[in-house]
Amino acid sequence: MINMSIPPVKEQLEIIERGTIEIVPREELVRKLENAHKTQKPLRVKLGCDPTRPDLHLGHSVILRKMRQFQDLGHHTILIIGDFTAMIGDPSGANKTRPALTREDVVANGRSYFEQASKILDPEKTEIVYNSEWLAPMSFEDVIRLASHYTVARMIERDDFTKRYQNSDTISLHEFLYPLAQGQDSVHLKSDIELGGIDQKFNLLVGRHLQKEFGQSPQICLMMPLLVGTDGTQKMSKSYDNYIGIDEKPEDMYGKALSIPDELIFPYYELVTDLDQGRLPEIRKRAASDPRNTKHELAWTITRMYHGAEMADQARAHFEKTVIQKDVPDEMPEFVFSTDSGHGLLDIIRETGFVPSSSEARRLITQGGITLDGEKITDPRFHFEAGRDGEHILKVGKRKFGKLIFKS
RNA sequence: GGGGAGGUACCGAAGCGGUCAAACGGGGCAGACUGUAAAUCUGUUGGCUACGCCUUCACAGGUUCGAAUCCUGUCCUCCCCA
Repeated sequence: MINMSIPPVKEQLEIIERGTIEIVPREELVRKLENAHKTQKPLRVKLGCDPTRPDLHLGHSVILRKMRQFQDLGHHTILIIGDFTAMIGDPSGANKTRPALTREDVVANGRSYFEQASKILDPEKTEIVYNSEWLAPMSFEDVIRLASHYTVARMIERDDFTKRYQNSDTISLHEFLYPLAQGQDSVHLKSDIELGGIDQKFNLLVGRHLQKEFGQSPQICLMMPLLVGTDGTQKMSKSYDNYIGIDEKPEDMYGKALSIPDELIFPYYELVTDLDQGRLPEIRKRAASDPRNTKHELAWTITRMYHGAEMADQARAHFEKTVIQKDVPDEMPEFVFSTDSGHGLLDIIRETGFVPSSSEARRLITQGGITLDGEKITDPRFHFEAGRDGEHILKVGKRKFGKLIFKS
């Protein structure tokens, strides 16, 4: 809003290239940006999203933030909800056949995705489209035509196809249609730039290829690195349980951010925070010389971006208290029990929902993972007698707390 | 269309008539330790009304005192040939 005009190339590139891993081809991007500045005609920037997984985490934020930067530079951004592809299943990686989503699910997920993405994107400047709009009406003939523009040899060049093929894993024929469908999106939208993770490179290139086939100016493929998850080894993903969700509670966000290995401090600053570009070199140095404080600041910054400064302060205080001082947090969920009858500790733990089964609760007790008012309970048969009112602090594992309230 | 191999817990992978709730590795969880929810070490890892009981080894039947292990059928996957 402050600056509606598209700035000169140099200024644009500086922002666009922050954190990018690859731009194919860069010279063409420069040309497009130059032209956009000259004519003040915004470029069409496309990003596809998968509505089967509506929970966004910092990994997604890397690309969404890139999209946001294009918005701030005055370009036109299009978020594609991949509802059509979602209703059939998922193409890459996962070998699980996902249950076909219903129309309602997809629409609901798409909405939820946009809602979360709006924490990063400027919703006013985001055009939302559903790819079923143009993919669903395609006839079998249209699909055959489309498929004729690509070869099997090139298709199995795709990294995960190659690997799965070598591993003798199943590859369903229809999976070959996904890159084509995604490419068709680019053709339909006449995109100038498509954003994606580096794992999307193949698919983005297919879009570029198809646009050429259809006589369009081919899109620039701009790839971001995959954000490594909190485990420090694999890409951030819900299925590896190494993610930090953008909807997560401030305390969890803070704690999880703090658990990343030191080597990730800088990449996180670069890719997921809004820290001023100019300060990055300084951060890189500090991450090495003073990892502890730099990481705390990172955790604070991330929390602040999604919950505001006040909550970030609270999250920090919470962490200091519970993890460093091993104290009890100020706030915790409360569970009320009637004293009309006695209660076995096992049942109580299970009823808090902190563990999935009473076997698990029993295990925790046996292993010393259960604390009541600061004292370890190791007897699985421990129980609260009837008729005694009172409050107790229950600690389950490392960081789950609950206040047990007994009253008649 | 023909021939061969195979489907085991969260994942990978042993087991091939009882001693199997099922070796081993990874992951998860917990304990100790720590600037950290990292690293490391140790323990643990189907469920329950819990020293016993119940349900699991693709699915459905069958043989047997007894099956993940043998037989029959079904579904699915991979490899070779056409």
